[in-house]
Amino acid sequence: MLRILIADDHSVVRKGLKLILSEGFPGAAIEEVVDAEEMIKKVIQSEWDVIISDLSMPGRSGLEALQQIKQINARIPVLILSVHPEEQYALRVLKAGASGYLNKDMAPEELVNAVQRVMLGKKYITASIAEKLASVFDQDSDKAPHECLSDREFSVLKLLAAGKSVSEIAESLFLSVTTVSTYRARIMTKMNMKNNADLTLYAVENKLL
Amino acid sequence: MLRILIADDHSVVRKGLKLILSEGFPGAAIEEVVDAEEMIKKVIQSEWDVIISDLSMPGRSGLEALQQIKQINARIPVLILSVHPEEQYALRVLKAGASGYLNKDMAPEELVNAVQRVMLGKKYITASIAEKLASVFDQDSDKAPHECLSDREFSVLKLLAAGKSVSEIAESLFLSVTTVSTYRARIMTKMNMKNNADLTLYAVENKLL
DNA sequence: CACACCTGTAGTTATTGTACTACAAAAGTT
DNA sequence: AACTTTTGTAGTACAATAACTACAGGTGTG
Repeated sequence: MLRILIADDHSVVRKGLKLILSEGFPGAAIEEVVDAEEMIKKVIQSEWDVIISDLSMPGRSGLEALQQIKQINARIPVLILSVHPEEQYALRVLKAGASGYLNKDMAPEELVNAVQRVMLGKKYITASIAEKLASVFDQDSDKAPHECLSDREFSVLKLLAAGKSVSEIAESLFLSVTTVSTYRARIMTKMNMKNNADLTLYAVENKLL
Repeated sequence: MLRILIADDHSVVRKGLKLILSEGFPGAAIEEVVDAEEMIKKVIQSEWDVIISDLSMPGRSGLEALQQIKQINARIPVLILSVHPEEQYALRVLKAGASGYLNKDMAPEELVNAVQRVMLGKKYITASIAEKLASVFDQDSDKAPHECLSDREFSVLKLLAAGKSVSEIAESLFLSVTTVSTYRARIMTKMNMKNNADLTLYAVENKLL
């Protein structure tokens, strides 16, 4: 019999998932937990065919929890659910050992589909993530994103993240505005980011500020 | 017969709500819509006893939609649902005419309870919101910088902090670029900040993202 | 009631930033 | 040594944004 574990701190989401899954997999044993702690406990206690977990939960983050689960039993497929658009997290999550990454606004059938796939030991990957993945190969991705920046690029990164404008940076580094702009463009491609806010967020997370 | 309208762009959430409500109100007619546009349409087309709406939906925001609904029929009670902790939004939402504000991680019974209350024409207010409300009378001295922003300014703040460009914001809110730029300027003066990175930092610290 | 201030909206103009391109020097590879 | 990639640098042309200004409708207050 199919055993599915749902982890999400929002009861509404849990109910919704349960409904969708019980329709897609009649007779499955579905259990819910509300945080990462409990999820880990359940994983230790019993066997599961698939785990569906929110990314952002109170306490330990879903990412950490995922890594722990993989240490306990690397064979359990874990589907990560998130409210965030795929771009930022998908790669990180997959690298941490998830079998798939789904946005919460997917269609119900897509969830059922994803669960079926990952239970076969396959990965569930959307088109937009696949694209991201492809780009991983042509870059050195096993080090922190900012470590593949050149010195100049790195210093520009910090200044941009701190809110300096391109022209302010140009002035303080005695460079042409366009040069700084070029560094910025290279930073963006290398780090796979779109705008300065991404850089700021990144800098905060990685304590570069 | 009880007629309930659910508006949320996440299908999982809709399913969850529907399940909870149909258990709490057997025999109720529950309909779902996925965005503000449709919600407005439904409100014009037919009569509802209560509307449960997400705050953040694609296109028009839940707040605007709420105001429109109130214009069409001020007597329909609207319960606003959000993933954000109450503090940030509750006041704003209540001022815009909502009958209650619920976080998505509430207990199912709480939802049923809230629906019952608002259908009686009462407001549904949690303890923590009540506290906020009370403190409004006290003094407006210790309010967070962002609380003196207008609704429009606030939504622009969030988008800017999330890295959206002025023109993207203009497009998504159906405003002129210059208008958004004006809001940005006002945000900067009101909050005493210099650039978008400051906003991002602020948003991260205050968990607005 | 009048007058001030806040909010939502936008145009014009001046400033700033971006894309694309380029190229030489350094570093790394075969 | 020859070749490829990365790095540091910048110009030109075009795109986006900020500053300043304006104004109508709403809210508040003496």
